[in-house]
Amino acid sequence: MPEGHTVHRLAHAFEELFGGQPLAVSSPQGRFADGAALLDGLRLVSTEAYGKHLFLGFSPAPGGSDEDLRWLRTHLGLYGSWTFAGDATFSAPHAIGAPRRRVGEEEVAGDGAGAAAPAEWRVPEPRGAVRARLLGEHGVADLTGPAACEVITAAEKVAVQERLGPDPLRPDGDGEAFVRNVRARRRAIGELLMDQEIVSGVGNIYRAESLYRARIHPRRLGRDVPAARLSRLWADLVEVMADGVATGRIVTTRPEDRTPPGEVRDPEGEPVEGEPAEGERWYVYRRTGLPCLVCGAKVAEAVLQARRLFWCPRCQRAPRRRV
DNA sequence: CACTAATGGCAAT
DNA sequence: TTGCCCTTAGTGC
Repeated sequence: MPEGHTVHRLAHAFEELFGGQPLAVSSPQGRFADGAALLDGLRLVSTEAYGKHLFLGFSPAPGGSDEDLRWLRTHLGLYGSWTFAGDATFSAPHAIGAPRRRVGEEEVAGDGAGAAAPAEWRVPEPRGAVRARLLGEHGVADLTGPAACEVITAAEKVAVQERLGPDPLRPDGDGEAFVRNVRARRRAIGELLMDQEIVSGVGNIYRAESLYRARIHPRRLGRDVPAARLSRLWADLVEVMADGVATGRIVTTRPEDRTPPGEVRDPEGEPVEGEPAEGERWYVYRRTGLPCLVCGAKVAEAVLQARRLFWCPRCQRAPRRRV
């Protein structure tokens, strides 16, 4: 998916584009018709990301308390996506969510060419299976392929959040709780990082890459990883995921491990500015069999909990005890 | 046209 | 551990 950084970007985007506005809410596909009817015409007053869940708060009456808000909870799952369109005042990326155009591209930037003057903009027809459509004065957001899309109460929202582990991207993200959560289990750290009750927002790329950066073998048991190393792992997640929020892309390699800027070439041999060379964005994710960017050993791959797991067998020393 | 993979998560076994 | 759900884009016949 769309890992946590994507969802935090979405929360910011909805705040900027629709915050404070009454929205027309519909379900062109029909599967969210009942929920859409509960929200249609209400004002969007709050946006919040927690792990991979996006919460949009709608006020049923002016001046109502937070307890009265109706919350739209969406979860993009493996391939959900939000697509935006609007007039010239509406400056969102075209789409935020699962990669569609090619592997590794998770956002499609608006090119500005389609931006019309406010008076000229026409609401586009929904494309594909649009579960939910939010329409404001200057733009529209369409949701396709979500794993979850439902209207819940404030109490239900609290219940969802209480089941989630600390989120490295939230100010209330509690690194010490993360360390305690991991060290309380004898499951592999590579499994624990994907468990949203242990830490929320980490997905398959951040799992593999943060373990590489911390030089921890993914099969080492949580309780066997020293607390100090877990604290550093948490701090690194905060850093690398915040970069994902800022840029909209996951880049985990350090500059010193990449081809120097100025020497990067595209496939035609032309110099490329400001982008990591192809294949140097990540240390191990989807680099099976390729040489480690640091030590040259072949990157290994295994399947763990039905997801592909990648690591460097030399930089990430094998644990004494395997799972 | 069939088949697959994709940065998830859940329930049933 | 398997299977199923959400949807799209790419591949290959």
